[in-house]
Amino acid sequence: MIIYYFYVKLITNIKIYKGYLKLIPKIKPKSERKKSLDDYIVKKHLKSTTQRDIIFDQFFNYLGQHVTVDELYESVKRQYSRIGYATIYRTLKLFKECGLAHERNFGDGRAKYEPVKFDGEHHDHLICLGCEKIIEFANNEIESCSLRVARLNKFDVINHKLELYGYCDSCSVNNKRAAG
Amino acid sequence: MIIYYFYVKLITNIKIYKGYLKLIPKIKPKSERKKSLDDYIVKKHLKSTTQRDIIFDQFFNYLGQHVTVDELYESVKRQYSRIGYATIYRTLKLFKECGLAHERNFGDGRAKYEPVKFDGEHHDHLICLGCEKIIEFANNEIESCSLRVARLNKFDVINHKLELYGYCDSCSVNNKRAAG
DNA sequence: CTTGATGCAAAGCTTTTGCATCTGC
DNA sequence: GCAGATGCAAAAGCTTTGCATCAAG
Repeated sequence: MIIYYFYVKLITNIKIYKGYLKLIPKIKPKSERKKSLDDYIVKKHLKSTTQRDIIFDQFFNYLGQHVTVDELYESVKRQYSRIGYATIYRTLKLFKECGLAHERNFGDGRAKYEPVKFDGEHHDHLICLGCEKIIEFANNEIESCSLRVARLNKFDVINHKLELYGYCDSCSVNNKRAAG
Repeated sequence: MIIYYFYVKLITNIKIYKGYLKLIPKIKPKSERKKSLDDYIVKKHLKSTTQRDIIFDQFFNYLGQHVTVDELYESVKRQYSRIGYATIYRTLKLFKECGLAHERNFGDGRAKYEPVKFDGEHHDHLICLGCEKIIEFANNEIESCSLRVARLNKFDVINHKLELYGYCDSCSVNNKRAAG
């Protein structure tokens, strides 16, 4: 039992949820992400380059959760000044293809990219209209409602997105102050 | 009681839902929509023009639920050949401002516009990745879950969007045939 | 030495804007 | 006649692409 517990701890986190043990997959370590990319590069007969390594490093190790192309470009430029936008775009496309990154669009016309935390991960977003802060959340109940609605419509759901737009704690306090 | 029933019928539809009477606001009739627009035009010291009338008519009376700017442009052009894209964009912006239309973006880079059915209406979308069909739905449970999540994060939600991407009945049948 | 990757500039797309002209009111 | 509306073309902003050159395997 204890040995099993430690084995499970290796690949997941354990949480008590409504009296049940819930297994939450562990976030991919850096090395595993790099391996995914390298494997994909070999499999598809692509090439490993300095630029790709630097973009990888900046995207997965130094930048935050929701990054614009501009932010990544500026960040990479500090390490490798000859970098071009096209390479950033092409490399992000590569990350998407091998399942390491997701592209998001929150309606301001510029795509945001986020590292995928573990295989098959899904989460949704709270987006602050004041300070543009983005909070991630996951909610099983919403997922199952959605699937039920889909079934009623004979729809085969591949993925979904739920975005809640509003004001975060500090922004709504400021709003009320400004209004009152 | 009967008089009350008829009064309620005037402004809503009545449906039995889990044993309760449920009041569903009536879809705005054409005339009321036109009045909203005209009132807004007067209030804001704007002007009523032929172009606006034709765009209004095409958008609310002849086209479907999810229309691109291109579709609306082509449709209006048949009635008024000198129309320009700028006028379409500016008029749709006007419709949004007076709460008559919503802008949607389902990720293909072109906005889609839909008439608002009644004041404060909200619905979500099932989007078929095969035939691009869009199905609307509303689900109270999802709404309340969302609000609960928001409250947990001390978020003041202004609006939300939920989009389920997948394959509709006929497209998923075709997919399975193609795959098998 | 072959094939893929890169950087640059140009092009693509959707949407917005500046401006001369037109038209409600 | 004045303020707002229109049409056109140009610009803006993000993303993709063509092409000569570079570099990995």
